[in-house]
Amino acid sequence: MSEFHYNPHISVDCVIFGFDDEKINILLIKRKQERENVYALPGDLVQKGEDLDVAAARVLYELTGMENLYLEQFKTFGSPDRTSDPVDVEWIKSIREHPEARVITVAYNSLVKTEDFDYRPSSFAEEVLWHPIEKPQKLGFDHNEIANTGWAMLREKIKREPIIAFSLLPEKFTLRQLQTLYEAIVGQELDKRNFRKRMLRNRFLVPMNEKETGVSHKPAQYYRFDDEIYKEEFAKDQWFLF
Amino acid sequence: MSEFHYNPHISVDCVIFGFDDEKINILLIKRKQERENVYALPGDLVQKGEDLDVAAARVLYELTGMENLYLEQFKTFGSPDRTSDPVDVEWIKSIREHPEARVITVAYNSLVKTEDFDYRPSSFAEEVLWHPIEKPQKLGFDHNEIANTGWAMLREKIKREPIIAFSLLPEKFTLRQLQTLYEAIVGQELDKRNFRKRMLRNRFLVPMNEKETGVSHKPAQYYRFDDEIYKEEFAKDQWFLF
DNA sequence: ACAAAAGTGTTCTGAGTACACCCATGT
DNA sequence: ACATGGGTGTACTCAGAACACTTTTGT
Repeated sequence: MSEFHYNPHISVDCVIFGFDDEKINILLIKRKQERENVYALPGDLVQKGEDLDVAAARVLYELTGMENLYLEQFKTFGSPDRTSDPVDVEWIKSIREHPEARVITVAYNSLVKTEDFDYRPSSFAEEVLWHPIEKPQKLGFDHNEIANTGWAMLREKIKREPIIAFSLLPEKFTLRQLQTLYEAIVGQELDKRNFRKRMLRNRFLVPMNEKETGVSHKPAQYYRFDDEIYKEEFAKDQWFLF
Repeated sequence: MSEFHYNPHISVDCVIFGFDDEKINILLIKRKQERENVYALPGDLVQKGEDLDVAAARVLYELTGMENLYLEQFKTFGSPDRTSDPVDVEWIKSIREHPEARVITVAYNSLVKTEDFDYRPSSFAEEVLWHPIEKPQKLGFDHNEIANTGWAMLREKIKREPIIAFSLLPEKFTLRQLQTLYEAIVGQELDKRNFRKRMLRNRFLVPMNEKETGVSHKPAQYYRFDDEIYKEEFAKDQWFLF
């Protein structure tokens, strides 16, 4: 575990939200530590010469095998004492050569399907798990603050860019699936008729020649998400300066 | 100019927009460099043990004497080659002990009145100036990217939090002044009647018992911004997790 | 009297919200 | 036949957008 290739001052942390067709979960790691179980966000030091975005993708790939997912940087946390809790110091000492170094961390978030992951416990994580966001969970370092901020940012963003939601659904999906997803994100129930009316205004939501089968009720229409039409519609508000 | 107290890997850059009662300008520094004039954003390395927000405030204070202004962190830039342009390398060598170090920079933005600043050229800036944002200007490093991102973020934000705008006006102001400000920010003219209708819905905008004097036309009503009422109205959408 | 900016109201359109019943299928 | 979730329409309210004339002051 040489740290020769690492920059000991800069890390990335990933706040990954996973939708399991019902609710939203957050990806956590459980640390290998004797005293007590400590949970934290997946993260690692950035390697020398490694771009920040690349580092975030690497951390996630190492832990879960997932590639090509859209990670958005949302904030950098650099309080000088953010890694000084005794429990955290013990942990850092066990894995790093420069435990005393001040580390600022660049935080990324993303929203994915839980089913696309396979867990890969690694050198720095005894266990990787999905934790439902409704259930409070104390995290190490300042990771509660980071997670909360990441969740707030993601929800703000999804209001403006609904496309994020569609990546969580299968190729073909019903409006009920879409609505369940939205309800999980906004945290409240929505009116069925109004939801459909609003969604079907979007031209990028196109009905397929196919319906549900094998259900003991009226089968639902399948829809697909049209990437091209979406891009046309949202290519508008772009701004440049200089 | 000892760098003993600096962390050579982390810097802050400030994208400060200034309103001069007519248009929006960006605060730039002109570097002391023989060959050509090079413009850049004000920024500096972070000191050891210094919080990021504090560092940004310090940079700005040293350059302009301005204190207590609201700086918002908006993005961190960490491309490994962001400081490798030859012109920039020459500049870095002239002021730093570790010119080869990779530096990631945490960018902050803010919006202020130009008149509240006094310029203070310092060790690392020959000149400090307000540059109108409509006029393109090439900047050093990746500062064009940073400035553009900062401007886009600020405009997004002001849609959601109009309070930012009011800090740019005097204690008492007319609706025409407010409208001019909004027009400068959104970059287009607005309809007078609609603008007034929308603004006057806001309870935090309260008319004073005072009018303009000495103008050769119908004198305008003065308004003031009520902080308390504003807080009440916007204390609503708060979200917590964990 | 005139110039110059302040101030004011109506109409139209489109989005959000509340709300209740019939339809197609499997068992 | 019945249980289950899919699918549909109307009425109300509120916000945004377009648009032209009168009022108050200084000169």
